[in-house]
Amino acid sequence: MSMQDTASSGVALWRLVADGIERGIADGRFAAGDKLPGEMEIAETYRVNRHTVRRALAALAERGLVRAERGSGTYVEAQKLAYPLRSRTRFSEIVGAEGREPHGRLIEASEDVATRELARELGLKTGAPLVRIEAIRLADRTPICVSTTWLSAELFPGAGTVFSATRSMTKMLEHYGISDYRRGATRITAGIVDATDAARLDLPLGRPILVVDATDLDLEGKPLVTKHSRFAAERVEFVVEP
Amino acid sequence: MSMQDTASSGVALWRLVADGIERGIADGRFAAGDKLPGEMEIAETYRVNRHTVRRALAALAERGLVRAERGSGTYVEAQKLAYPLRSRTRFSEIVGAEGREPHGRLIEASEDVATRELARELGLKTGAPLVRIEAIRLADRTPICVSTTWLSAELFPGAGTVFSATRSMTKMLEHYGISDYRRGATRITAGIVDATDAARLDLPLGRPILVVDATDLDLEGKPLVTKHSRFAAERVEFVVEP
DNA sequence: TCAAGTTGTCTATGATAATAGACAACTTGA
DNA sequence: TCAAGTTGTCTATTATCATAGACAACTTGA
Repeated sequence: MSMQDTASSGVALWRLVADGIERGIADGRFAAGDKLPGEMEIAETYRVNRHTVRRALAALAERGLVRAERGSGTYVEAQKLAYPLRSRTRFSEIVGAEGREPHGRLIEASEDVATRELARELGLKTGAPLVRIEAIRLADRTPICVSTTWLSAELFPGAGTVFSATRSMTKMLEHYGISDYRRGATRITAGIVDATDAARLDLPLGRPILVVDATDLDLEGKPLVTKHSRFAAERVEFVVEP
Repeated sequence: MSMQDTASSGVALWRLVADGIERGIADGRFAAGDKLPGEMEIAETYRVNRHTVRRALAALAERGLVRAERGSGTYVEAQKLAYPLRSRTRFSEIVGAEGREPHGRLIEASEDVATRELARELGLKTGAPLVRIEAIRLADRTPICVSTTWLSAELFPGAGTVFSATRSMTKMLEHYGISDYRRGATRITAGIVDATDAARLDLPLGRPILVVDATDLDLEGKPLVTKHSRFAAERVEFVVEP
């Protein structure tokens, strides 16, 4: 196969191969730790020169999805983060439980006013002052999700600054005297990543994302924060437990 | 901008430009008949050489999405097919009503056995022999949808051959003495086109599709065929009428 | 009629993509 | 130990991608 044979699609052959392998990793045909087929074998299945396969594997290795071992083979590095959806879910605990290092980082914090929908979720009046926090969460160095969090600016003054310092939603709430909270209504849908989130999640454009809208409640059931999160679908797996 | 500047994404610059323009057409920023910006202007907005823009426009023109007029400009050709969802819908009639030429083509016909779900839809027993027809439908030369159709192999022996000859689901059913039928349960969802359908629909990978599951019934309400159709979302617009 | 703006076509150059072959360096299992 | 199989690294060739400049052919509106 040559570049002409792709009907001049404008997509490089090595990219097609890389996407194919990545899809295989994403949908589980190649699991974490698995050995990929040899470069020659991949070249044959895609009807491509071995060097083209090497280009594809190099691109995947650069992103940390695979790791090549000379003389042995190329192995899958990536593994999906199992994300249980319990009443009490803490990102740091979930990530830590898998032996990975959780990180949080503030992207942006700003003042906002409640739309009717946000007000209803938070039990506030439409137009009430809110703090909007745009944050990203990572496991080791892999971005897992970006989320937009809204909370009352009157109940949590300067929340953006506090979150920026603590890098944790849980610790930020502790700062305001909230020792514990639990998950309220949660809606899960899917979609395609937009350009902004793609850059933040280090995802190619067009990849599927899991969209989660959730509101966290205090122990009395009063809404604390409402979140709109976008997870890289290929890096996380929601687990619903009874 | 040069190829290196795209961070070696493996996607040609002209393809990015073409996809951008096509998206503009798909989401209505450029309507049918509209004049696109001049090649120089497009080149500036994408920060690309004019020749690269010409390559993109040539690719779009080849697919019939735009038409270049020397000395005047480049105009949008494509228009979305309005697809009314009535009880009695015939692809050929819908396309013909818009002054376009309907076509049907058999991709593949094979024997299959009914899964529990298919059997329920068709009112058959699980494991009953089925004919599976993979077909594509076009308006003029533009692919609109691909659909997988299942029907009883006992009630419609050799259905694949008949469909291949008539190129029409309606005429195929007429061959078995069924003069009329109507649409039964219809479920519409959305998704991302897979590689196989993308090639068949002449769609770039990652584009959204409308997924329609429907069962056609005879006049007594007995199931005849059940279909799983994938429409190119950017070329068709379902219209629900009261 | 004419100037401005449009698309069409040509030549040219450098960088990248894809192929091909050969061999080195290394791992694994017999 | 050794053979087979793996990844790593060279050189080399051809086609495509992207840029650049110039000019022709054509349309439009003043």
